[in-house]
Amino acid sequence: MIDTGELLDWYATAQRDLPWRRPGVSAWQILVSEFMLQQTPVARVEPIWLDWVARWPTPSATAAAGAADVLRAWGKLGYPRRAKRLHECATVIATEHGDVVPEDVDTLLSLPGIGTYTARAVACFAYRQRVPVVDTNVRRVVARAVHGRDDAAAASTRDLDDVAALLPDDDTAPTFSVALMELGATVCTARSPKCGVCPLSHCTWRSLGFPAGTGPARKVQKYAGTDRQVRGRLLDVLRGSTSPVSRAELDVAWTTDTAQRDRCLDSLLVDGLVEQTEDGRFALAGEGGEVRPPSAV
DNA sequence: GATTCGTGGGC
DNA sequence: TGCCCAAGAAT
Repeated sequence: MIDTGELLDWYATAQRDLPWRRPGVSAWQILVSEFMLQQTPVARVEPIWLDWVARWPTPSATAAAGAADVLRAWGKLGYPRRAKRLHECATVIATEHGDVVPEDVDTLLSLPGIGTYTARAVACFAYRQRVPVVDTNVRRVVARAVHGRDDAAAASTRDLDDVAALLPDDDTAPTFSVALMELGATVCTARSPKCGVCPLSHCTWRSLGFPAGTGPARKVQKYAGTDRQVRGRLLDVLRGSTSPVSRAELDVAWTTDTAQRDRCLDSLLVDGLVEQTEDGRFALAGEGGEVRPPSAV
């Protein structure tokens, strides 16, 4: 089981000083951090986030930027579709929500790139709402401390009910949630949990003698040789050039399987991450800036 | 529910 | 070294 007092006391002294947790950070900037943190470690997000919010502090500022500049600023954080969706999300908030990040979970869920986790994280961490927030850390901590299992089952809607039952009734609920995530990220980690320094004195998993799990929590995703790697190579070439790139320049980025290379380039076009110019060359989508009001002729 | 989508660090 | 994993979302 999880003792709220133990968890909150621990968090008060052990929390990391992450920039998006500091006072004065806006809801939009918290939302940006959540986009970047989707499947990406804190250490890699931190420098990108700092530059990003200094450059584009509001949804409208982000929306006014060119998509290509957004993709470049995203750099090698990975899953560049997140950058595109963040740009789209900024546009919707700027144009349809008065440049104010919605507070309502259901409204947040309707925005591009925002799913179950991110909608609740924004409602909870930016607007201090008492809603359950469930990420991979929370699922693992609950699996161990509450259910006595080494790893969480596949994500399901039941996780939300699980955590809802644990949430304190008062206004400490958001801190409880961030503390649960922090514990999973720094102590109750997937591979080498530091049970010796864990603040929870009633962990079911420990009381059962740390029963082993049944194997990898998730199916291992190969990377080398996959379409993701090829797409990454192609996009890396385009990020590095402010002018359109010829087909030949892209071809050298992946030579072992030309059919795969062609398929991946096509998928980048379909995803709207890459565009083809009239002369047949290629560039990041939205190159040259945009969202400039049409000039009167 | 199962897959796909980047990238890099730790062990 | 190779495998595992990292504040998920969309399809």
